[in-house]
Amino acid sequence: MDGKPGLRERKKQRTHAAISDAAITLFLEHGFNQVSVAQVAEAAEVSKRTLFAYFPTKEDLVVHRLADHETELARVVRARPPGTAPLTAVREHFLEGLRERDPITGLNDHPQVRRLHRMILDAPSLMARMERFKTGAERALAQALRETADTPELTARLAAVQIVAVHWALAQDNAERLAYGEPADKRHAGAVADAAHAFALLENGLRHLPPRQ
Amino acid sequence: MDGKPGLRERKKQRTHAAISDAAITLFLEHGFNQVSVAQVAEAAEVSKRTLFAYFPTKEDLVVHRLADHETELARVVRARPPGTAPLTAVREHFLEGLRERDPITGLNDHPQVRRLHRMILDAPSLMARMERFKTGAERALAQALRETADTPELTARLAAVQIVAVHWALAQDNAERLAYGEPADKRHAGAVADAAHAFALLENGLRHLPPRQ
DNA sequence: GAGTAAATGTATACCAGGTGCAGAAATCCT
DNA sequence: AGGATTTCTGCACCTGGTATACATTTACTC
Repeated sequence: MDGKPGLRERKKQRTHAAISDAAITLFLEHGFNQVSVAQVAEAAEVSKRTLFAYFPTKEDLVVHRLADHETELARVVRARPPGTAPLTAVREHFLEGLRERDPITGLNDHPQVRRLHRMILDAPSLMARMERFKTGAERALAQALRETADTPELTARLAAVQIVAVHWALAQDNAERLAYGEPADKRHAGAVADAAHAFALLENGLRHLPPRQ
Repeated sequence: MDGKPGLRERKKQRTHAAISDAAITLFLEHGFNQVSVAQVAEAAEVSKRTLFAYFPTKEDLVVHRLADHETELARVVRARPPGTAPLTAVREHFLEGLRERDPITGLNDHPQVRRLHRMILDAPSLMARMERFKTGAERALAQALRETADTPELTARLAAVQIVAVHWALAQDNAERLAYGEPADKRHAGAVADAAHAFALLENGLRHLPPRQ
């Protein structure tokens, strides 16, 4: 079908990859804030202007790799088998991610991934970018809920923000622990237990939070 | 006790206020992105360097006014009367905020406030700053829950992110509706109903989300 | 009240991220 | 091969933010 992307298209893809690779390499080696976009452009043998034609901001040089995951929860909810509740689908998907050490769960300890996570955790501008990411995930998930669970607008939005917030909190907790040394295999059991607890809380609500005595 | 703040202190406060006022005035008139910090400094009759001594970033010129609210939910939870569940305290506080048209609920339609909200909603960098704000609110609330509800670390964090996310979603929804014209009095009933629904969802959990049929 | 230490403010120059523009170079199409 | 179109580049420029080195003001002490 796409056997002929055309030279122009192929070259664009190669340039895109070259810039991204140069950026990641330099950032991992010297730190995100220590490397300027001019240096990245030079390393990728491209002008600064061209770099910004491919990546709108410096942060995107890092975050574009996660772009697919922005709609991941929405896709999971849409693809759930008949009879399955949205939350069940999300929970199972997350547990599977933990098993497979999917980086999105924070439970991948390959050195590259660990350094990448540490880099993001340490750079405020990258964390800010991740928040925008969360916002996109909320919107996509809300729409999926509306369309596949016959849920009113407000309920869908509220459920979406809760699910995304919890999902992110779990992943971030894992990533933080692994970023500074804890091995994934050692963390796995705890991560599963935490996820089970978190999704139970999400399902059953906060009404059991202890009152002031 | 503090009858003598000292000349230096008073002058600092006046400078702080002068810069903030100049900034808000210019931003509301011409838009956040259309006004440079240099212009703000000039209007406040202060050097650029001094401006940055008072406000670390351009965004802080706007957002510093909300700084107190960052720990508001935490304070509400701490101050709840004995026998009250944390969520109840937060809900009652929010409903009271709606009644009083507290800008933090998004339900204040004074022209100044409305334009301010619209400005924030429209400027991505300001929204990003608000997200950081949310993160701070989450941390503070989690700590309050841990300390006053004898809640384990993880539960406190998860409850906090859910509560803050829902609280923010409600406020933002109100602000968006008012920003472009809907009067607060007209929106009030709907806002109350939405809040009731949202807190019920938070209390009872998402387990009733419809499965795929 | 004069003099001095500490705190604040200023001017200037600078850096980095990001954009606008005019023209060169590569690609595509016939 | 050659013109139309897209992409890349170099350059100048703007803005947010910081470093340095110096001037000014306030507070404190005698």
